[in-house]
Formats: sequence, structure tokens, C-alpha cells
Amino acid sequence: MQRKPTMNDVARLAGVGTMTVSRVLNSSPHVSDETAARVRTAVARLGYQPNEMARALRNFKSSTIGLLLPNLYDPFYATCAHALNMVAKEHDYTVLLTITNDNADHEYVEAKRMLQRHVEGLVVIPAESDRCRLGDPEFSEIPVVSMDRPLPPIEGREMDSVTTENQTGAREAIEHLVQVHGLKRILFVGHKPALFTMQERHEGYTSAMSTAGLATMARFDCVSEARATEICRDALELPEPPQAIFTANNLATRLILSALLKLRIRVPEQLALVGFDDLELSDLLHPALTVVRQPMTDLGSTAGRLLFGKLKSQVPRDQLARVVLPVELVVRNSCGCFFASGLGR
Amino acid sequence: MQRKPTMNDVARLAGVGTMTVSRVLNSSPHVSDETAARVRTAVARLGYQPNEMARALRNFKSSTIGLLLPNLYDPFYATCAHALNMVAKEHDYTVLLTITNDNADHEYVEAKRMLQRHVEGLVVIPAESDRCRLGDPEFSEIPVVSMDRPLPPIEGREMDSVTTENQTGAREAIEHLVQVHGLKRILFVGHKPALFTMQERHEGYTSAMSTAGLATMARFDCVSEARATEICRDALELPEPPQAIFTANNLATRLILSALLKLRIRVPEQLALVGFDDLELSDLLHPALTVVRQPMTDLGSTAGRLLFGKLKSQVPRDQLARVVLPVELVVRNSCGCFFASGLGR
DNA sequence: CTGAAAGCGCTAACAC
DNA sequence: GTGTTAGCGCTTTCAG
Repeated sequence: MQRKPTMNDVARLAGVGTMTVSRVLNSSPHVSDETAARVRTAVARLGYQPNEMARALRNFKSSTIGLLLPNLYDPFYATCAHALNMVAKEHDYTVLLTITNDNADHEYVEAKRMLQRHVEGLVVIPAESDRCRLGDPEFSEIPVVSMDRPLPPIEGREMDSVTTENQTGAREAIEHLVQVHGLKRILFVGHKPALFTMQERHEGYTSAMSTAGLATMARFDCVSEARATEICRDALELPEPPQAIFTANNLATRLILSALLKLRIRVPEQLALVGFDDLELSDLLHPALTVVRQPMTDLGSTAGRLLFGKLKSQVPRDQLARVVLPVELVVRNSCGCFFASGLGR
Repeated sequence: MQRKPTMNDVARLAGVGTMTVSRVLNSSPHVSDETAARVRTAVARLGYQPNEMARALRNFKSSTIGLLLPNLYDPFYATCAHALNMVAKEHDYTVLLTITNDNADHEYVEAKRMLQRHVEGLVVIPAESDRCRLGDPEFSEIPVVSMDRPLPPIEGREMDSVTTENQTGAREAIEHLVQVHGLKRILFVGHKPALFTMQERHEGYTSAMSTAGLATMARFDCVSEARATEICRDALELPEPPQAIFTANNLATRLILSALLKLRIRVPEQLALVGFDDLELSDLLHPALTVVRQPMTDLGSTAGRLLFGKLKSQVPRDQLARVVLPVELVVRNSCGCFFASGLGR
């Protein structure tokens, strides 16, 4: 385990100065072909690899970006992360990854760590919180882009964001239930009332319901199997029980579906179901799930494009971008469509 | 956007030398409480943050590890990555993430990039390939741990690995089909014959079949919906069609399931199904899937523990660890269990 | 207990 | 075209 060769070693072996080596490595024009060739042989002979640390220290750039997200076991976040990574790779950047567990304090600490590591930009799925600190002045030196949820503006400073049409998606889901299937009593089920996406989807639900002149009912506590069962039971005991449930994210969908199955409630005959977020196997379920599908990959790659646009100075730093990506209502069977016809197996 | 404060700035403000500041920051003992306090105030006043780049350059350590994996959209890999990240966080290390797309050349290039960035260790889900180069001498300076698939030993050098009981898992699945359900003709379906896990599972399948005195049949080309349909159709046209299919990974399971549904083949009555790898909604399917479940989180965290064991010098570098984690046969309905009783909805 | 000097590996700026 | 000098921000070494 001997010391790694440095630029000096290469220079000595090639019989030139270190600067010449540096120039060759950075393919600067003013080097004669002959010397360049000599240097390259020396590099190859020694298996020389530039020390990125020294380079970063000198150049004030690290070719690194930071990615902060709540977790990676949720396929939604993981897919965003995947897409972002691909963009970074295209630009020859490396990604520093951190899991925040949806905790704003961790997020802040980790973001600072990344700053110390001289990341040139940050992509973040902000932690669910009222007191996010990613707007602190120390972060204003690098571009920051948020995905899925916007970063709350702090002291007037706003940051780029890429989100999806949460409201529109929810509204379309409800309108489908109301207009196509003639349903009137639709229950909204979410898992965290404070979450931006949750609020937006609830807003979409509310507005669609009120447009149709229907009364709303919502539960925001669908966080466990037990609770989901409770929610379903409560709902069915109502004098006028809901005819459909709109689950506002993949966790809620999963839990409610499981509860419904256990309670032996027939979907969609007895209770229709539409969910926000597509799930891996939802087309193979019985009934196949009708869902609002979000463009997960686009979220990540758009965030990446936004960030690199600024890093490569193609876009002025102070130009604010707020991209909202379209969602798609994927009509399958759980809403009641194609079901009587027996297509649903 | 002014220059960041350096240690020198702090030293000047506190009226001490830079060394004293350094000592305080690294909580070295030989500083008087009073000076230390002065330094700390100065640090706070300036909002000083140590420059990790300079530190890494000086110390030859970066508090960074590298993670290389095929992709993040596969929940299996993503969950491993999540677990590893959590371990790294415990040790106050940062993770450099790279997607290899299961390409050994990308993997090699990216691993070298990580080396240039002075990662202190590497965790990798090796790309499917006969010519992996992660055993090259340049990597022998840092500990390398592989997950899910072992790294092929190169020039005698072997590396730590964490895998799961692929053979045993497959064998148990087959034995269940044979012994509990009395099935004799079982088709093995995989997607990539070269993959380590695929081979191991096939080996388990073969050994279980031969122990039972049964003939084997295998397909290794389940890579698309169309192909899956073809596989099913081919199988059913056989003079003695299979009574069960064993799908050797989550992709194959997904595709075969979808094909079976489309072909209106009843599971498990007409054809039983057992898969390797659990899927997010597989307990909600009709029938619920019987699967061999792998400890995804354990894979990641064990790999992390192995790596940090060496980084913290608790374990000698040359001590080879080969951990094999147990899998679990999760019996649900697709194998035929609990099905006649109507429990499956 | 504290500070000054030297240098980690690299490159921008200026000589020649 | 090419080499020399200086210094990025930090810490090790060695004097005080």
C-alpha cells in the first residue's frame, strides 16, 4: 500500500515541470504534441489519478451535488433519486446522498455538512415541516432545487421547485367518480395533514366536491393498518356511508385496500376506490386500481436539469423556476369502470 | 456572496494562532478553557464552518464512503441503499452514490472516480458481468464490501460480501410445492442466466427437484410482457404442462403474473405460483402471492457494519467476511395454501 | 499551553 | 511552449 503517485512524480518521470502535466491533464492548448505524448505515457506508466480533493480545494469546485430526501424505501422518492442521478452522471457530477427521515433538523444539519463538502448545488425533497431552514443565508451561495414539495420561501428568498399537479389530479379523480359513476358521497383519506402534497390534494378534492354541490368528509390519520380498519369501519357505520374513498397517497391506498380486503368489503361494488400515486402492482390487483399517476422520473430529471442549468450558467441564478408537471388519471377498475363487463378478471 | 470565513479569520478575531483554533475544533486537550471559550465565540460570531476539502487533503480521509448499485427504481436495491445510508449516518459518514445500470464498465469508471474523491470504503452491488474490475490493485487500498451478489475473486484477492440464502430459499419453495401440494412438474422462470442470484436460485431449484426425483424445466428469458406471455403459452402447450411456476426474481414474478392474468389462467387451481422476492402489494393480490422473502434492510445494514468495522479498525483489513443472511418462505395463497377454504377473499 | 513554519496536491499568474 | 512561484485551508511538527 504505497503512496499514490502525484503530479510531481509524473512530471519527474516525463522530465517536465508539474505545470506541463497539469496542462496536459486539463487539455489546455499550449503544449507541444511531443511533450504531451511523453506526459501521457508517464501518466499511464504510473497509473496516475488526479487527487480530486486537492483540485477541489484549489478550484473551489467539487463537481458534486447534494441530494436530500426523506427516505429511499418509498419507491416514489427512490425513483426521483434515480432520475436525478442519471442527469448528474450526464454532467459528470457525483451525488452526495442523505436521508433526512423527513426531519427538518436532520435536513438542516446534513445540508450544512454538504456545504462544508463544497457541493455546488442541492436537490431536496424537503422534510415535512413548518420550520425548514434551507432558506438560511448560508445556502444562498449555491442553487437549491426542491422536488415534490416546494421549499417555503424564507425572508423573501424563494427557490426553484418541481412539483406535480396535485390539485388538478385530485380534482380529476373526484370528477371521474362523480360524473362517470354518479357517486355523491366520497371520503378523502390521507396520512399527514401538514404535508404540502396532502393539502393540495385535499384542496383539489374539496373544490371538486363543492363544484358538484357535494358535502366533503376527510380523514387525515391513515397511518397504520389498525387505523385504516378503523377509518373504514367508522365510515360504513355512518347513516349515509360513503360510496367511494379517495386515498391521497400510496401509503393510504395500501392501508385502506388492505383494510377493505380484511373487512370483506367489495370494491368497487360496495365502495369504489381511487388513489393518488401509482403502485407497482396496482394493475394486477383485483380490482385493478384506478389511480392518479405522477411522473416520478420527470420530477427527478427536471430538478436535475434546473440545477445544472444554473450550474452551467445557462440560466441566471436569480431567475426563479417553478415547474409543475402534469399528472394522469389512469382509469382501471376500482372506480367501477370496466367492471360489470367482467374484464376485471 | 462574500468569501467564507477561514480558520485564519477566526484566529485573528479571537486573537490567537490558527493552531489554537484547530485544536479547539478538534477538541484536543491542551488548550486552556479560557482561550477555548474565546475561540468558540469567534467561531460562532463568524459562522465559521471548517472546509472539509482542505481537511480531507491534509488528513487523507474524507469521511465518505461510496455506494455503487445497478439502479434505484428497483425497490430491492433502493431499500438496501436506504439501510446502508442509515448506518453511514450513525458513523457520521457521507455517502457518494452512483448508479451503474448493471454495466461493469460504468461501474469501474465510477469506482475510480470515487477513489479520486478519496472515499474510505466502497459498498457495491456488483454489475452482472464476467469481467468485473473491482478487484484491481487500485482498489486494494480501501475496504470493499459487496451486497446481494459476491464480487468474483480476482488474482486471489477476495472481498467481504453479504448475500442471502438463495439456494436454500429456492429449495424450500420447491419443497413446499412438492411436499405440501404434491406437484411434480414445476417450471423455473428467470430473467438473466448470468446473474449470480439467478444461478444460485436455479441451483436450489435443480437440487430440490432432483432430490424429489423430478424432471426440471427452465426458462431464463423472462424480460418483457410479451416474452412472459410466450413462456406461459409454450408451457401450457406441452404434452405434460407444468403444474406450478417458480419465478426467480421480482421482475419475473411480475411479468408472469401479468401474463397469467391476461391468458385467464387460474392461479393456483390451474397453475400454482411461488416467487423469489417479496413485492409491495403481493399480500393484497388475488391470490396473495407465496414468496421467498429476502431481508433487504439487513443486507444493507450488514454491509455497512462490515465496512465500518474495518474503517474503525475494529476488524483487521485482511480478515475476510462472507455473511449469508437467511430468507423466509412466506406462505400465502398462490401456491395453493388456504385457497380452497375461501380465505383468499 | 501556544505559535510559526512547512506542506498535503493542485493550478492561476506570471516569468522566460 | 514551458517552468517557477505562490497559495487554496487545514494540521503535523517542533520550538518556545
